[in-house]
Amino acid sequence: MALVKIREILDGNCNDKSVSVRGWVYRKREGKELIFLVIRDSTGVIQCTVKKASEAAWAEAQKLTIESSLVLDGLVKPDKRAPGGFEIAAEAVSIIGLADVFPIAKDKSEEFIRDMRHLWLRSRKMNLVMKVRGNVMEYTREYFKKQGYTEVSPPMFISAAVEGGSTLFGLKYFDQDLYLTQSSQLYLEILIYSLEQVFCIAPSFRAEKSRTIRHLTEYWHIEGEWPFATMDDLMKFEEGLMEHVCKRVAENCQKEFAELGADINKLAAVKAPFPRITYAEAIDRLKVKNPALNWGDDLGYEDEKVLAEDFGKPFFVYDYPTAIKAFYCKTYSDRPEVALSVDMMVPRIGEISTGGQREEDKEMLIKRMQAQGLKPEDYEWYLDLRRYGTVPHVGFGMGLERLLTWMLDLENIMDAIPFPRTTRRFYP
RNA sequence: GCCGUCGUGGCUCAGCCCGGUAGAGCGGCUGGCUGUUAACCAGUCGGUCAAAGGUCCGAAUCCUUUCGACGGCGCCA
Repeated sequence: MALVKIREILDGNCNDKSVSVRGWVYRKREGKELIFLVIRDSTGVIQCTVKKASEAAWAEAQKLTIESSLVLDGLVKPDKRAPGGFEIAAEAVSIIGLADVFPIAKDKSEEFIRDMRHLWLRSRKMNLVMKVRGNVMEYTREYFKKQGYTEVSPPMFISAAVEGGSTLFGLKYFDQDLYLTQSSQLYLEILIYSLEQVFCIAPSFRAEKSRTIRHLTEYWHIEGEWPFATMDDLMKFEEGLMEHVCKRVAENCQKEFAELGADINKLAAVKAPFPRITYAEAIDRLKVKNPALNWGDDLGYEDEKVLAEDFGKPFFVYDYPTAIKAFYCKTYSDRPEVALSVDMMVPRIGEISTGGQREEDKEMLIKRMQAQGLKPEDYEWYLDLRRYGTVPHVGFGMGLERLLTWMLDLENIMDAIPFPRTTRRFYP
């Protein structure tokens, strides 16, 4: 009796064989002479039949409730009547853990399944989304590593703000006040002086009271940083990363996309180079519909959406006004009002990544800090990077959950992470 | 922070506009039946209508406040 994963049966590799599956009861339909059990494991679901004639198995199957765990032995046959096309005729059923009445049933609201997240993660939908998520993380690492980047581990506890400071979560660290990081960028900047090309996939925390389908207070941030590079290198890297991840997902996640009803062709169509427009061009385009918009205004979500619908695929907007960008953004020497920064946008979600060239000149950096009301003395270690062998360098950060929300066309970013944290939700 | 929508058995909802003894489906339980596809049929259990206050002879329904959830803006990835 071979122990198999349900996927092996569904792939047609177990026909006319006696197998053993371990899993949980997904559905149960009970009759006088026949019980249908649909069993799930991490790899899929399979229908099993229990006949009254096999008395021991019948007695056990009668006791089973939805989500009870069990081991089931039986003979695999292809069967057109079974969902999935294969079926196990059960010979033995052994209950491992008999479940109480499962609270999640056919009728459920978003609110309810979010309160029941610890149980809802067993659903087909969450199972499939989490598999795609795992693959996207893997393919991201694959691309960085192929390009010679070293994965590094930045800290989550930090002692000073990375950008403004208003959106940082503060916390008590013994007797001191610390913060949770909102980006690992500054720490990656430290590491490039040792490792040159570095990246991380790490949590970032934002205390923004945003109430939208694309915001989390804790999200996973794909960040890269490297020296001796230009804006063109940066955009080429980012579009290369997107193309690689989309291609690999399109190759290996077909079953997941099909069952989720997501359009995998959208990913196959992601090819570098991506369209690039400057911020000034974006303003010109948007002015047609929104005459109130002027150079210097930040692009709102609605504006990004209008642009994104025009392109219908990922694209870049670059050369933003310095005034709306962070202190570390490098500016053009002949146009200090313009920063060497770039955002990647996708339809429906808007920004999924932000990056740019960092200011490598110490005096320029101090001026930018002062202009934004930041105290240079709070950033001594950051200024040291410009004192000891400064180099031109670039970097970017991409929101993993925003990427997934776009890829899978999820209704809400909360479904792109197993345990979403938002302004109002942090349970379980 | 501002704005909007919602809150009725375990779950999903109707009832609210126009006040007059709280309804259905699912789930549970009991029984029946069926190669079923989140089956079907019959019966049954189950609700201080989010909370507090007000108006009224009478409030799930009208008014006020609070709480919670969701979404939009701003901000961001």
